[in-house]
Amino acid sequence: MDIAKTFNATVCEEKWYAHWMEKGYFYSQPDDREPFTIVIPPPNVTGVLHMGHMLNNTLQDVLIRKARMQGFNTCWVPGTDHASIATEAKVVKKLADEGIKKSDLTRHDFLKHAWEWKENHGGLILEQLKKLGASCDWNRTKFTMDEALSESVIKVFVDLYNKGLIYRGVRMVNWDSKALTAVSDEEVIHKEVNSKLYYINYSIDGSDEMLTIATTRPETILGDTAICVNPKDERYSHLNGKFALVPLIDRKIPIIFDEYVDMEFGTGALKVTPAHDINDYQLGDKHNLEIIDILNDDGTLNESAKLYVGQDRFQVRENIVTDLAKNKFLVKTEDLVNKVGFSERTNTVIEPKLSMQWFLKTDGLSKPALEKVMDDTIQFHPSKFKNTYRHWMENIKDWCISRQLWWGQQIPAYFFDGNQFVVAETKELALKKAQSINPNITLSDLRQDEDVLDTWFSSWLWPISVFDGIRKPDNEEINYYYPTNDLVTGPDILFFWVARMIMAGYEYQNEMPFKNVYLTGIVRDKQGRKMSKSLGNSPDPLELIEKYGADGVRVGMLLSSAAGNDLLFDESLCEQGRNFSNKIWNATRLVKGWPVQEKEQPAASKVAIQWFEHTFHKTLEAINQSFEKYRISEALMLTYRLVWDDFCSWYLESVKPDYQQPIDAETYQSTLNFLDDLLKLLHPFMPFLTEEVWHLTRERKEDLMISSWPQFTTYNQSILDDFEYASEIITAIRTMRKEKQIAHKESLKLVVKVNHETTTTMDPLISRLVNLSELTYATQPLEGAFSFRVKSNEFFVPINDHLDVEAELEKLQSELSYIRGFLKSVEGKLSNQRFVNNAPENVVAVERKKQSDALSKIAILELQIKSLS
RNA sequence: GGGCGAUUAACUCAGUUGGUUCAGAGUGCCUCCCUUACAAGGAGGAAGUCGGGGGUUCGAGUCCCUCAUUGCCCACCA
Repeated sequence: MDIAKTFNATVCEEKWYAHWMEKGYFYSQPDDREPFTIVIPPPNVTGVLHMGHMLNNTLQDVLIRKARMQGFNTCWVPGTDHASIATEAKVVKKLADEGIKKSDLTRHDFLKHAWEWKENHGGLILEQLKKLGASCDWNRTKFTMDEALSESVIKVFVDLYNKGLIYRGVRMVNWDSKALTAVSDEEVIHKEVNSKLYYINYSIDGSDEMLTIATTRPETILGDTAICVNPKDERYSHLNGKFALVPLIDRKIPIIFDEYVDMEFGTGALKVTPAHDINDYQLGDKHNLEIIDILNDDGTLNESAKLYVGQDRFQVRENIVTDLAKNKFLVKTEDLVNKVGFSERTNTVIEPKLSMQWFLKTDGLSKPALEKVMDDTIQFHPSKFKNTYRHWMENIKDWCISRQLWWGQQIPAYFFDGNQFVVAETKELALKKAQSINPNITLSDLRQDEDVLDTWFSSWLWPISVFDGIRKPDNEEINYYYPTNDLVTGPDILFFWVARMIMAGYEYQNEMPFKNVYLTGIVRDKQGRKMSKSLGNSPDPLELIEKYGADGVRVGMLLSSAAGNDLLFDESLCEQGRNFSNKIWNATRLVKGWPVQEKEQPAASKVAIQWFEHTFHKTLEAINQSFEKYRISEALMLTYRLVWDDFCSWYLESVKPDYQQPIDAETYQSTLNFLDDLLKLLHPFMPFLTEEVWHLTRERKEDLMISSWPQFTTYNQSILDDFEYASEIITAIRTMRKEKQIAHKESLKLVVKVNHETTTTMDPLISRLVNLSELTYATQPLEGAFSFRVKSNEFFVPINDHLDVEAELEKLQSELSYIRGFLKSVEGKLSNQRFVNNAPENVVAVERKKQSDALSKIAILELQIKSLS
């Protein structure tokens, strides 16, 4: 059979994915096996696959494929998130491009457009995941706004409201004036920016005196309702009971005293704008100040501002500074670096704004959620994130869950008689409740709250709601699959999502949502910059897959991404992955190409087989341990070296028959068996290639994907040591051949003088690999030969005219001086009484052994030098 | 401002309870080789005061202190 020289990934990817789908390997339903469940972090329904998803989902697929091979009933639930702000923004933009303004549409019509958009563009990302090889149970694909999931969200809202954990109130919230909605604290990103600090004069009412304040937001002076100074500040004590006038509008505001004010900052005088600053709000609350809200929802100024009405806040900032300067109110400006909050979604500057919102009390919910992570009931990998998590959970604030959007689950609160409201799962139920308050209420009197719920208020239920465990808390599926096993996600959504899922898990299933949380790093470019659309530094994952194959990309992503460490992505990593694919492919070609014959098994093959058997199990043990510790890239690297170095470079080279010669049947079978086991270890990382090769090497009834993970059996370390010894000898001879320019074809003789006990089972292997015609043992050194030493044994290769006596001497001298130096340091330790007395016996014994070894080695070298010179 | 990490070869990173095997891996680099699976390859090689400085200890990448650099999270200083 002719097999292509390089591995063609594309063809085989399509073939096998279709095959696996057809066979239904991805599907899961409860049975008597132990379950292994992963729920996908649902990507934004309108999103496209980026490198972060690639890493994340590769990891999940590795975990799920390995678990499947271990005999678990694996269930990887895929799905998408409705991502209310992001999706609504996209729909608004699309409509705008078509000349339609959102404000001209009814809620109903807008949602029609949104759903249409979702149907057309949604879920593309899931198709892309298939290219990666993700073995999700596609029959279970969920969307956070599916009827069942939305009902779950509403049910939870009503329940929490009834428990008194949800309340409605006017609070200072983070206002996104572009998305026109409140956002939660977690959705505000504080960034350092270069700003200006403006010093502005306020005149004191009834005097010529001026009071100078400093502010970074001069436009808000129009909403000022006080000036505040520190009561200890003697500069201002005479102003007690006085009033100041707001510049330009001459509004009279009190001068108040509060220790909150830092006397050192600016002028020590603070303007107070309770409507637009959280601190000022608290000050206002304390001192009973008037609240003047000067901002419209879209960030323009409203009538209350008196001036600049209708202009944008940043435009007003410029204008007011000009006008203040013109009227001599502006004293000076200073450059200042300060932190400003930006919206995570729209990147617009967040305005603190008073508004009526819905909140969830979180302090009670957070208690078990914190405990179970701290006591490792839920394990974080890496565990360092426990600290971050604890810090957040201990300082958790109430969660603002309402959003002034249309796309999402509408809050099930129904108003009547003005501000009276009831909370119920349906309008009909709400009516009953309302009628118990006012019997005259009819259905048409009820107005549902306009707001929708924060997206995370649906995703926090995800591990439960995908199994319908909210609506039916005791159903077969939730009982079987929950708690899930692993969650793989980025640390950036530790609070948004992970923490809240844990809270919901204990509240609604009385059980953790997952046992392990694997926190991936953030994928950055080679310069360490976060990959982003605006920087254009993110490669297109699908193009990468086309170029390097899905397996190549998977390996590339995993090779250098220890959990929790950021991954500096470089395409060369994928190249390495592709090269590895090709290496395996060619090893297969080699094995497949051998003619097989019943004949005697060469001695070299016999020992090679024995050695590989043992080295395989030693590595398997290490791989299993790495998986248990979620050191996935370590497991991959161990596999990589087992396949490339041990199997290809050593094993195959050892058993490879001479050119066009047949291989004996016994060795051939062993080789195929080894290859089978290696393919199994590789499968979670490289599913496509391995399935292809699996079917190429033998006739199979069973697919690799559903085969069993190799069983670990014990190994004999002394065989591995023996090989180690042999490999040193082989390397020494190879190096010599190279130095002396002796071709591999030219066979050599090797004479061994044993000074140190060793086993010699590897002799046939040595002879085979370095082409020896003779390997003999002697009691005396062979004079006039090239020599080297391994483990104090002496090796001699007669190479006649190739031998350079001077070079030999020099080599021996340098070995000698090295070993003398080594001996000196060992003896230094041993002559230290405190070392001998305090160190454990075995450590001392090791040093003594080093000493005696060094001494005998020195004796050998001295003898040889003498004989040469 | 508070908290948590990181600093080991040119690059990306391992290094678990302080002690054979501890100074490692992969990549890159250098030399030689298109040898009959694979040049997407083979054989060999060089490469590090383990961020600086103290300390504990018979013994320190490993534990403690301190400084420097750097990253992340949280926080209401205008």
